[in-house]
Amino acid sequence: MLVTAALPYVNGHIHLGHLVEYIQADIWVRFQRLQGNQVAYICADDTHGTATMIRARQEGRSEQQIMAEMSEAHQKDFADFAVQFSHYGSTDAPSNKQLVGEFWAALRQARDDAGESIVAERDVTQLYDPKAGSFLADRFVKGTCPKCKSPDQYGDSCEKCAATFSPSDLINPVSTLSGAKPELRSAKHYFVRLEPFRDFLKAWTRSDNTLQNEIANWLHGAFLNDALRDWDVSRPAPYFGFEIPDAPGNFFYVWVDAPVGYLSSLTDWCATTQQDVKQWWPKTTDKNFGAGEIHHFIGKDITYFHTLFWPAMLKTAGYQLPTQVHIHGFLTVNGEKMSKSKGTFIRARAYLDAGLDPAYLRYYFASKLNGKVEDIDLNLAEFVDKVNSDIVGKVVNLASRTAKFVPVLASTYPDDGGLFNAAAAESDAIATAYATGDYSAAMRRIMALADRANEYVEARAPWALKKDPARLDELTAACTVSLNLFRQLCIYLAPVLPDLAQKTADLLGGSGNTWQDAQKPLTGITLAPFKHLVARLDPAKVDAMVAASASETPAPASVVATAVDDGEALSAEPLAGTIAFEDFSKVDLRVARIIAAVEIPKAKKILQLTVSLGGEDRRTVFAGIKTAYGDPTKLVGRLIVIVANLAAKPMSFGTSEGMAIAAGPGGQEIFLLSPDSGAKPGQRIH
RNA sequence: GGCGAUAUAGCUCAGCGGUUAGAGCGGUGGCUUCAUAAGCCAUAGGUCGAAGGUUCGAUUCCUUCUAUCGCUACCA
Repeated sequence: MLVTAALPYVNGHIHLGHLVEYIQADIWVRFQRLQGNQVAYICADDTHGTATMIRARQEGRSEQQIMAEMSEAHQKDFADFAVQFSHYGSTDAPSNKQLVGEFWAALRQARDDAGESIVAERDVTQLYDPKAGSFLADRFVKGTCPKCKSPDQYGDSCEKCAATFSPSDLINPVSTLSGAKPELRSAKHYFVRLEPFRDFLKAWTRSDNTLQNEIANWLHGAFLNDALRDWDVSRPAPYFGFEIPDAPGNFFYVWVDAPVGYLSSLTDWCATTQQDVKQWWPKTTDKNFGAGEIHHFIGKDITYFHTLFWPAMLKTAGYQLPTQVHIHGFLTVNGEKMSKSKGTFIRARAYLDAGLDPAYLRYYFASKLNGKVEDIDLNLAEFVDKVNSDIVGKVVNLASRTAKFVPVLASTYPDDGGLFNAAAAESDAIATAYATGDYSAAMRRIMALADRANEYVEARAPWALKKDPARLDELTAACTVSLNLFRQLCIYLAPVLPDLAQKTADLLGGSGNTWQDAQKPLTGITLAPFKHLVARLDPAKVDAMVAASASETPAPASVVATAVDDGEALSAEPLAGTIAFEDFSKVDLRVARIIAAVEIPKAKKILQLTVSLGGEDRRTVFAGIKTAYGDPTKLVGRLIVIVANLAAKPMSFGTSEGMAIAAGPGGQEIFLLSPDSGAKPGQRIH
């Protein structure tokens, strides 16, 4: 059984969002192995594409250096989260180049029912950056919207008026790579015609369990209903990737060689371990075709590649198709998209550096994942509560509260009122939950067992038995039962918490390495000295992690993208007449700190601010900024600039004792002025 | 604008065409003190987003609406 996780892109570090997938797949792999299945867990770095090329240029070093550095960082992050790949390769590997060539040759030879070639050639006109010497994807061009004249819009559509257009329609287009003015150039591209595969894909996407229903429905509604468009698989030079063998100067688009990376990484692993790759991923002509299973774990954003293009490629080249594609949603933090400024864009390394145990995150994700394509939320407060309550308070506590009472387990398993057998009987239900990806159901069942075990300990009160030497047998029995119940839980949790399972095996001297071990209690075992198994989660560490993530200075996104200023704002509001300095000096502008910001229910645009000018000087200011600052609590604490000597103005909500200074036309676009850090409330602006 | 999804107790989520809708956490009140301030018992708290429809009966199925989240905008 072969399992892959999506290939992380070489350009960025692993963050908690990535880990949802790698941990999810790792849990599944570990579960399958506990069940006795042989599993290869394969991953690799996705290396090619324009982004890598540009980064290498900007940093003045080779793509190879970047790839080496990032691969090492990625692998270390994964290893530290107990994500254990059989092999971690690279899409830039020679084996991948060879395989991509093989796939390409197959596509070149393939013919549809009408005898037409699957590969088509067409000229594509694109904007070209003469300074950077590169064709520009739509997102690398910015300019003014031809319809509504909004500045700073991307080359494909306008975020303001929602018009869609071609990058060449932009007014004053600018390359975000170099700032140069792009020109139109035409180049030949190669396309894979997908329409001939449509009937095949319609059937395959509906075949049993291959895809979650919601995904299959969506594909059928969104894509497979109409003729499939041709897929542009080539990019003209310069491009970082593999050159197309029979078309010099043209390179394979990154999404051609990325999925092939699954196969090439597997191939490399088989080479180093002296296995036959066909055992894992056979072709139709191999004897064991269809004998093993192939599972891809991916995020919903790359569904098309794995459910349309990739199956078409595999079919054409004669490889076994994926048994199942497991598609998951995205991670939000505290209910919102991960945000760098809020510190919720958390890198895997930042989590570890804060001193947090990977087991916490593995358990939390497991308790949330349910096999659907829904997004899952990492609520940091809940994270702390859940981990401490479930793992430490319920599960590990069972061992903590009984392991020190007895040196040796009873030689025969005592009567426990059927508890152990009841928990053993849960085995299948829990296994089914794991197998179907519904880890949250598995966790719920396991925690319910932990509750019952704690009730048992409470009822037997071993701490009371301990005081009476005559009741030693009872004490031993009670501890034997509770430690066995604990061990069962650890076996059930082993896919999620491999480290705890190992420590428990050490403590109890048992094997505990297969799922079946949960069916049979341990007896007569001499206990190893008890050590804490999992540390309590300290919320301060979570706070530290968020603070550290927030203070990370984001890398400058692009050289000139945001520096393209036009004259729209100025012409919309022409300059006022010239004033004398005396006139200006009448206006007393002061730095003020917002100490409270309150919504006024009746007001659509007004927020009530209480600002401090330092000392005791507090003022109430009504500011028309609600449309842009919807969450007033976020304003509290920040410094702004106010007109401090403006005559008080009575309003229907109260009297405004100053005016907050802000720029922008209104609506969403209101920008409060802030002094640079170091300014103090009360200071005058000169 | 298009597409997908979600909307059930304060929070995170189960559940299901049919007797009084559940769990964990949190709250409250007890108990316990073995344990990493852990555990046990009890208890409060929901007109299952809104409006229609199907049905003997809907939180559960259908339609519409609203809100939220995510993706996407014609090289997916």
